[in-house]
Amino acid sequence: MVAAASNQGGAKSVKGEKARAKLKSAALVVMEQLGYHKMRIVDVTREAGVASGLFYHYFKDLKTLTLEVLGDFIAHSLNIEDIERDVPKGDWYERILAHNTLVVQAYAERPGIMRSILQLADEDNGFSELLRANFIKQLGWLTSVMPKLFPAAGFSEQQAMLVAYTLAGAGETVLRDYYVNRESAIVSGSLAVEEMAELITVIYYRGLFLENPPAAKLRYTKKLQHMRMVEASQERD
Amino acid sequence: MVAAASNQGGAKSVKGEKARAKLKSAALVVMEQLGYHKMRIVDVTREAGVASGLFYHYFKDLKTLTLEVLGDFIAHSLNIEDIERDVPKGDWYERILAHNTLVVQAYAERPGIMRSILQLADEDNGFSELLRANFIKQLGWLTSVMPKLFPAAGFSEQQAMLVAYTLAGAGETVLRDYYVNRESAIVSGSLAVEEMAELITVIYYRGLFLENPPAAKLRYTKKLQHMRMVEASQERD
DNA sequence: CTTGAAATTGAAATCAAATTCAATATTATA
DNA sequence: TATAATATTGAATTTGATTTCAATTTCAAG
Repeated sequence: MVAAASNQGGAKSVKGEKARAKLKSAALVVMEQLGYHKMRIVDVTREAGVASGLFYHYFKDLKTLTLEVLGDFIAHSLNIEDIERDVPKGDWYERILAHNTLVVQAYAERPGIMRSILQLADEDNGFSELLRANFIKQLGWLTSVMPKLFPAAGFSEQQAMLVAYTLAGAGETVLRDYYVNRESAIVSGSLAVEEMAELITVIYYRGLFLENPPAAKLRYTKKLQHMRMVEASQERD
Repeated sequence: MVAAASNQGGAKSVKGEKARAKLKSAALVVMEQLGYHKMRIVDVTREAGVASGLFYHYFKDLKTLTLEVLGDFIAHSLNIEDIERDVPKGDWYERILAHNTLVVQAYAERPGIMRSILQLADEDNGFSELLRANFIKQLGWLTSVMPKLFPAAGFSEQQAMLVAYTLAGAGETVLRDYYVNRESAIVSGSLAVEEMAELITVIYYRGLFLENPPAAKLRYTKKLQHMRMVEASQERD
């Protein structure tokens, strides 16, 4: 869904291609450190070890470069299709987990890039639409089966989408505050990627199916199985 | 938690106070339209109908002004305490709903301001911390009762916080994409504030208690009661 | 080795926005 | 009404970055 650019921009020789690529990976480094908003053209050229004027030989402006760099990143790091094929058909838990693992991994490994993605999405409409289209595509498997999965509910495609969107949003906030902002109230010792992914998946699964995932699947979050209203002492009405 | 500013900055007379206030409300108007990042000093002074130089009589820079304006907004529009007192003690559903209604209302009425809040939080650490502190405070009622609510789980305060954080994050994404980005895949006809709040609350409640909210409470989302694994035809393991 | 296309340099020009400030206007008070 | 404090103006300046470009270097092909 994102252009992987092989002979884009101004490069007209092997040397040129290399320089262009060097600028792109320099931008990735700078963005990880500073984020998209604080990044300047000189930061990129300095990191790449070239003169500032060279930038314009290969890119129109910072936004163009960023769009390409982050597009590549998303295509490589958030490509759900690589993972989908390994998931047994009908195993909802594993499927949701696979999706979440991918995202958690990206946040854990490149918090600055994930932050930059959010920054760019806020500022550029095309990129924002691309991201959401990606998100919606990932939700597609769920929204298309939901009407069949819960026939008694009588969901329209639209309604299913809204519910799936809400469920899938859980996680986003905690990921941002855990990995990007390192909020001390939640960053305890440290959580492995698998633990975080499992946590988010369990919450998602409970919201979707009103049931815990199969106990055998859980490695870190067995405690959550005890979260039930029955055990709470609330007065029913 | 946010300064409500009565005699801040340069104002030294009633006239001055008025001019200062005029700049602040002009900033709110501009931010609703353009967002924080695109806002310029001249935009604010033009909207306020004053010369650009006057800005510096009252504020150090745009960020200072914005911090104050958005701080006020949060204090007025997202002040959970006003609502908390009306909620019967022990009625979890109503309590969660009250929290969510507040946020949904803010997004529905001032999408541009909510967007600006996210922008400023990304850029200013102090503001980001303030927001998160607010969020955590709102989660406090839940995290403090969770260990007692689910004694079998044996949650530490820290673990409870992580779970609550994840649950509470559901909603954020859908709200942003519904009200700020108006994503066509989810913006159908139009959803009333109460409907959106109820949807988010139901998902939250299900994730937390593994049970639907009392049916009598639900006005728009009865369909969701039929989302259950039992009705799905999955092979168990 | 020569040649021309492409790459590279970095200083100078440009640009958009922030910031200053001397001049002027307003207002409350004596 | 005079005065002093405060508010207000907007043109001039400063700032911090982007953008251009003439000169130079590199390198592959002949």
